[in-house]
Amino acid sequence: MAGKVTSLQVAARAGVSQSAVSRVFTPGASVSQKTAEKVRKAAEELGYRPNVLARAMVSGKSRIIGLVVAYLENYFYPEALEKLSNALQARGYHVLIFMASQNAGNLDDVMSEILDYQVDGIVIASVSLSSDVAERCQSAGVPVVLFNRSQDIEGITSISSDNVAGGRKVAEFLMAGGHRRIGYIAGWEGASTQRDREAGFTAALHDSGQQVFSREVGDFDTARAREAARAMFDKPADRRPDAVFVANDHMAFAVMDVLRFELGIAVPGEVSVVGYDDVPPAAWPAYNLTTVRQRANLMVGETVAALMDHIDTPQTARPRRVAIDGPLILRGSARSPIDKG
Amino acid sequence: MAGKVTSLQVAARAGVSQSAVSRVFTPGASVSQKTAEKVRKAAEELGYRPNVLARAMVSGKSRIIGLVVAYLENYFYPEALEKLSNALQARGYHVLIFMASQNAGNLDDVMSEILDYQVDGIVIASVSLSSDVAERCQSAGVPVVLFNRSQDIEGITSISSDNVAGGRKVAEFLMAGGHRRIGYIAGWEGASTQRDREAGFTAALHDSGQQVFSREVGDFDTARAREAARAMFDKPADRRPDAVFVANDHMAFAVMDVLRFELGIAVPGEVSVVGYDDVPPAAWPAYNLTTVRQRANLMVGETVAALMDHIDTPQTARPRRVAIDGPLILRGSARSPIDKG
DNA sequence: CCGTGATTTGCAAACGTATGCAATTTCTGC
DNA sequence: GCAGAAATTGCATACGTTTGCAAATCACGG
Repeated sequence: MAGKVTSLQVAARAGVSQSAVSRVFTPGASVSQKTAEKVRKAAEELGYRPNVLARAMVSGKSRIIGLVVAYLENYFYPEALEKLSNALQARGYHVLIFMASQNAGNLDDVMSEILDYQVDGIVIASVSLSSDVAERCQSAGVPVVLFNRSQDIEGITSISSDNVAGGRKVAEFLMAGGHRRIGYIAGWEGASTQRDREAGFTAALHDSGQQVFSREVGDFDTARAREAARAMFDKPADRRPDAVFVANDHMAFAVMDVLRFELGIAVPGEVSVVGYDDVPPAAWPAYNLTTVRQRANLMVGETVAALMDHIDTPQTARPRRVAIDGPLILRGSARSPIDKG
Repeated sequence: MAGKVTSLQVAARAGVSQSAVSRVFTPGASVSQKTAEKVRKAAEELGYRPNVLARAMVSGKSRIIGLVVAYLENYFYPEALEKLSNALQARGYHVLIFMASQNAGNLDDVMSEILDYQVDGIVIASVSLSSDVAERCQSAGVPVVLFNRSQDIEGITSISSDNVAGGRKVAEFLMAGGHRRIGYIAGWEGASTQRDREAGFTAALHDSGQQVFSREVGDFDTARAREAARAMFDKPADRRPDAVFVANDHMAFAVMDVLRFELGIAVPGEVSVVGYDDVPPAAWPAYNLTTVRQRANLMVGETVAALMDHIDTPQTARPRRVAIDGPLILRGSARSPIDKG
């Protein structure tokens, strides 16, 4: 009933020592049936629950995972966040959120704040990491997982989709559809997702003797993507692309809107558009966007598995670099090989 | 450099007592310039940062705010979450996320888990609260803010938009547009947002001698909203509504897609659609949805203000019930009064 | 009924910080 | 240079838990 019930009060009421109470609430500790029952009863009556923070202090494990995320405007992230939080919750962990803007200066402060909370692990979504920050976490013994970014830092686990393969698939699909002038609208150039998607895309084009017809940068931002679309498509039909790969869905929606509603260009009639992520709105009929699926479930699963591995058995855990393959989801925003003729 | 640097080590290196170190990192404590400098220098060299958890234990303030959220699929919530986290971060607090599914049984467990973390406050978004859970928080001395839900529980602060007024605005706008058969697609009926929006809407209709032409329930869910749209509109033109108010944007997109792409009904040519929330996709040209704006910035501002009030001055803080008015944003999904004729 | 080993229990020392109190130092005005 | 006030400092305790260790209890076969 009272504001703060401690194990000491429970112990007094149950007529046992405080240690006994602690052991009852510590799985795998040595307690007899009888005392366990007495303690549980007393705890129930007083409304006692162990103080996680006090437990964290002495055990060194806070059961908190820090999550750094740059922006939730790209709807891939809310989805991932929801799944991640649920998966961790099921294992008794919880997510402490830290917002970081793109610029890296901020990230240092944010990482310091995270470590202040004695988190058991850190997930960094959509943000790149300087190697000295990574090192600081290493030395603090806190495992770090890069989510949706890969990076060549010694000993850092990263989980992403196979962006190179995804980019290839898009190029092959568009070429198979008979497109001859294929454009690319890039994301923020500091991002590995952007880099890898483009690399796979252009490599596949080259393999078939083609090259990118035109390229603009949209920085993963709606407004910039619109400008990029105007710059790329506000020209006569024979001097603009007949297909465009946009580095993520979030920009692809903006590009489609510019094509259809500003420039009066039919999608997919005159221009095919392909995105990346397969966020929920991609399936909405108004866009019906052909796109490469990022398998959020699998990515989250790998992330959680990596974290648990490092937390539970730090001595044997090895850093992983996982790239999960995702299928190209054929919808209606791009002419497909069968309607090619 | 080492894994864990404590105030004791800093004290040793700076040649002062541990208390002195503590005071240097406690704003408003009594320390001389000289020792402050010595301590800061030593702390810098050792990479010392105070342990938030240890601090929380003795001070009783964890600087953690628990956030309960049901689902992030409605894009109003990611936006609110981002703003909330940023606002709290600026004040030295951080957000610990807890996912709760709709059913209330789960919520009890979740609330218990939250309290285990000794949070300084709790924000409950989009979930209703049983009064005994509320009472438990009260007795634990943890302030609770209901975000986007209002509820008549003694002493609980709630922040929402003025859903009744918003519902009225929609009705008045549609009637002014010359619509004669106005339908309503409801959200989940357990939600106060749903109840209030519908109440304002039907009240305004009644005031003008009209009533709801037809009503379906979409439960704030995409799939259900689609079914509702089919049930309401798959009929001859004179037996279906000429306008529909959908209880939130997330459902409104689904409804528009069914109308346009399944039933071949022009929006706004044959049917006007109005939503609620003004989430980002509402402004995307493909939907261009006329909708009532929820002013997320103001709502978050009030939420943070209420929390800080209760945390900093619990003795004078009074529970508030705030309803923030939001404008009807006129876009292209509904015929407006001027094109009435 | 006793001895032995296994199980259960309590004691006490941590974990890293904040803070009341008393002792010490520094400052102020004369 | 000195008394007194003000500021600073260190000591020691507390926060609520876990956990190693030793004491106590238990089960059980002889």
